[in-house]
Amino acid sequence: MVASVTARRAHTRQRLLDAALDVFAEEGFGRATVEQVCERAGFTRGAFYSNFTSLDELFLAMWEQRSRAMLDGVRAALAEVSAASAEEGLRAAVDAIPVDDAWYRVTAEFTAHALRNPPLRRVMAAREQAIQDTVLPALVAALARLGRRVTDRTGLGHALVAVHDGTAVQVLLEPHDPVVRERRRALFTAVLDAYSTPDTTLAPPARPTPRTAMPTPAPEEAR
Amino acid sequence: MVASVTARRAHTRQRLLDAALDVFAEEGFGRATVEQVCERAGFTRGAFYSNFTSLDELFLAMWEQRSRAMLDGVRAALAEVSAASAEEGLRAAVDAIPVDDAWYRVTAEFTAHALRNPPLRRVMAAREQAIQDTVLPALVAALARLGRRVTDRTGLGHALVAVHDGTAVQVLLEPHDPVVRERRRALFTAVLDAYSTPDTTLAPPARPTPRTAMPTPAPEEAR
DNA sequence: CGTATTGGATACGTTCGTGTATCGAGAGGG
DNA sequence: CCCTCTCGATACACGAACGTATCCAATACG
Repeated sequence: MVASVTARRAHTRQRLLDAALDVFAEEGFGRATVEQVCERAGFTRGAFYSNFTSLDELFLAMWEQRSRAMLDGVRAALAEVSAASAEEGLRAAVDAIPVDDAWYRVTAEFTAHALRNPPLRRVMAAREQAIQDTVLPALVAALARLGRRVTDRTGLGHALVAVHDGTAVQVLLEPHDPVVRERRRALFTAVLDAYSTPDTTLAPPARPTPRTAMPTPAPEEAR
Repeated sequence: MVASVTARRAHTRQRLLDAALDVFAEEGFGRATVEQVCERAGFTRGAFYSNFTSLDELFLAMWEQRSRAMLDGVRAALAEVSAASAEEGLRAAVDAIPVDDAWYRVTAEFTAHALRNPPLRRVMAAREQAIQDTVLPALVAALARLGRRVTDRTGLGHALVAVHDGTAVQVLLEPHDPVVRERRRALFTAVLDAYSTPDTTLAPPARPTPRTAMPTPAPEEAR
């Protein structure tokens, strides 16, 4: 038995899902076509209509799968942030959040699309919630290990999402400029500072005082 | 003379530009069609092809026009921020940045599109620069009137753009939830705090110390 | 070993948007 | 008052993408 028939089906389904990300990223949400996805996956439209009923359905399935995978990755990375050095730790935490070109495009356009489709808004809201529920605890724990206690959890959660989204564009628009990436990091740490306080009770010696954010335009390592 | 022939032309051109914003916002960047724009503007495709050569050209013209207008508005609003009260002043400054549904969708999709079109990246970069050049000075001046001196101008500029973009989505996804709007304001003031220091030399009595950002989850007026 | 079923390919007709080519009306100029 | 030119409308031909209906092959099953 080379491949169970149902197993084969699962494979083609997954290949279609993978192709979808590429095509949607390249062509844009509105211009992507069924044929392009099929061609990229190495199938014909017959295979597509046998597995999905519409492009929207395929897109949504792909988006949720990738979204889940990404959140899992971030959570796992945060779990490994250790208190070796607070600076280092924070940097690692920030870098744990991936800035992916294709994924950003897809998400941005999907968000815009969700704004006009009430049912899709629920999906977006659910993801917001998933972030709050899964990565925020990991982040709070990581910060605790670095000797900081967060004051406003939900505030911090939404702030970080906003900062990530906002700075991701800037990084992607200027992918080769390290200054932009450093600014992103600086903003992240500034926000983390603003929404947390040094925990004096059982803290490692790191970060004795609430720092005054960045010195001035500093391409070099902040602080 | 009812209308000079060239004046009439200018009018139809503008009507097409106006229609473009609505249609692109409603249908999405990739799905918007020439016919839809023309119908919305009350013309036929003949009028369109007489004024523009492609949808992309129309879109770009519209985007630059609206972009300019929006920046002018923000700059003007910031110029009117007075030191009556620092709190009030900051609130007014933040509220001066409009969160517009249609405009956000258009910009988000355009940004995603620009990421795959190098020539369009220049346009985005030019806008970034325009923001830095026109609204940042106004903001710095407004903050000075509130007794604060900014430490890292370009850092602040990019941080604010990122925060605006990131929080705008959240507000638009939950348009009727005042908590979300308040969180946006809180993040803005936190960032303004982080990137500026109280100017002790000639300051109005406002904001004696660098405030410690928000108290805790606070739906009510922060501070 | 033969038959039923399932997964994917092929073929087809239709709809929709595009761009160009042509036409008509009304304003500007002498 | 007539001629001309500009602007926008109308007509047309083409291509692209869609969704369905049908077909072929290979697997599951008795």
